Amino acid sequence: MSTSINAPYHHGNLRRALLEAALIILEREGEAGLGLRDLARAVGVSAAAPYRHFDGRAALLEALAVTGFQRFTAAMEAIPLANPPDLMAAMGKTYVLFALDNANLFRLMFSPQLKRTAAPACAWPPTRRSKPCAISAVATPRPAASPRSRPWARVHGLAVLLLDGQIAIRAGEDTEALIAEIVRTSLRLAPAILPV
Amino acid sequence: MSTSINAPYHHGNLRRALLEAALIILEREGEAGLGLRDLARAVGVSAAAPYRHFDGRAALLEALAVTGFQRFTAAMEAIPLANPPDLMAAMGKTYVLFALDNANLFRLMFSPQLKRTAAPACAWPPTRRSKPCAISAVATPRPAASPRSRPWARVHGLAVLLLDGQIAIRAGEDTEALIAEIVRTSLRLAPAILPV
DNA sequence: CAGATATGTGAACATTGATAACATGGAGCG
DNA sequence: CGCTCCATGTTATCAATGTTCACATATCTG
Repeated sequence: MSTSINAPYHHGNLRRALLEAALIILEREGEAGLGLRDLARAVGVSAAAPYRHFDGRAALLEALAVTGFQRFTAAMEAIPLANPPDLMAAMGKTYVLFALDNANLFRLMFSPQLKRTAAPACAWPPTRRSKPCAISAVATPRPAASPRSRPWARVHGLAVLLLDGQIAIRAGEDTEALIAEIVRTSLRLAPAILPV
Repeated sequence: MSTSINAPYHHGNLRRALLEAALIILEREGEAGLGLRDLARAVGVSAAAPYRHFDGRAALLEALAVTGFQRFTAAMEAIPLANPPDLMAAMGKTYVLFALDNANLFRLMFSPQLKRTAAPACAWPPTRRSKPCAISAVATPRPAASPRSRPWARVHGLAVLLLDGQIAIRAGEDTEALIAEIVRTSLRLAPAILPV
């Protein structure tokens, strides 16, 4: 367990601690409620300390977004392989659940206020890189024109609709099953998935 | 032209002036770049003046959102009546174009940071109230379950996808025609529109 | 062990949202 | 007309925030 929690440095691995605390605050208070001083206070460190690890608030937010994309990718990679239709459904479900479980982070990941200097770290759209049949790009060319890109666009739209409350989930409902069904319905309307 | 620009009050109709200036700043600088002091300065008034008209920054943002919904509704009402399929397509196109033309305002309208005390003023989903055959609610019950609500959910998702850059529009392209086509394609997949 | 470098601290500064006390000008009434 | 009252706007002020700078301390390298 001596992987990363230990203190290789002076006060501990601050950068990681900051990011973790920031993720919690972000999810609880929203992006506007994430202040650098609060953050420093939460980690038990001086107000100027974060500046040793991030160029400023904007850079901190960008690092958070990168973290988000990493976790997002990890969640995708964790999906067991399957034949394309099932895989697609599973990825869609994972996509939407990730958005719901990390609402503010997800919003941040696609926020226009990001300068995206670390663009390559923000890997989108999702892929299963181990699978040559994986679904590929959507954002780069003009995705609307590419039939095999539409499913992701649709799933993303679905996620945002849920986040925006345009598709409400009644309390006490089986969220996961409901999501799965919505995704399935949504994808059924999509054109067939083309192997790359 | 003496409709509303004139000065019925002391310094002029400040509330309206503030809202108009705020809309411009919001579109140019984004929500984060909209400061009360900048705003006051832009209108040529003291920094404390806006507080006579809005309870604070949050209230100002909420008022902006309400304004957005009003303009949105107005845009919808301006659509000439037609038979349901054509009407639907026209409303979808208007919906998406509104989102693109007022990107930051649109984002604000659906932002989770709004307390929505003025909920009734935030009229969504869009309706053509003069038409009994109009399309009705989506958000209130559980829209995913209601077949006739899905088109709006889909159009909203489309708008957000465009805003988030997941569906890119190449520069110098006929935006309007492209949007119309995307909306048409998207709606064609939707279940038939049911008259209310 | 010594110096260089990375990391954290404390004190500052400008700016912001917000509030309170004061000023002003028009509306309404005698 | 003249007076008061109230909505509106101003100035002064405060606490909090992002940011920077000079300084301190721990870690690493030679």
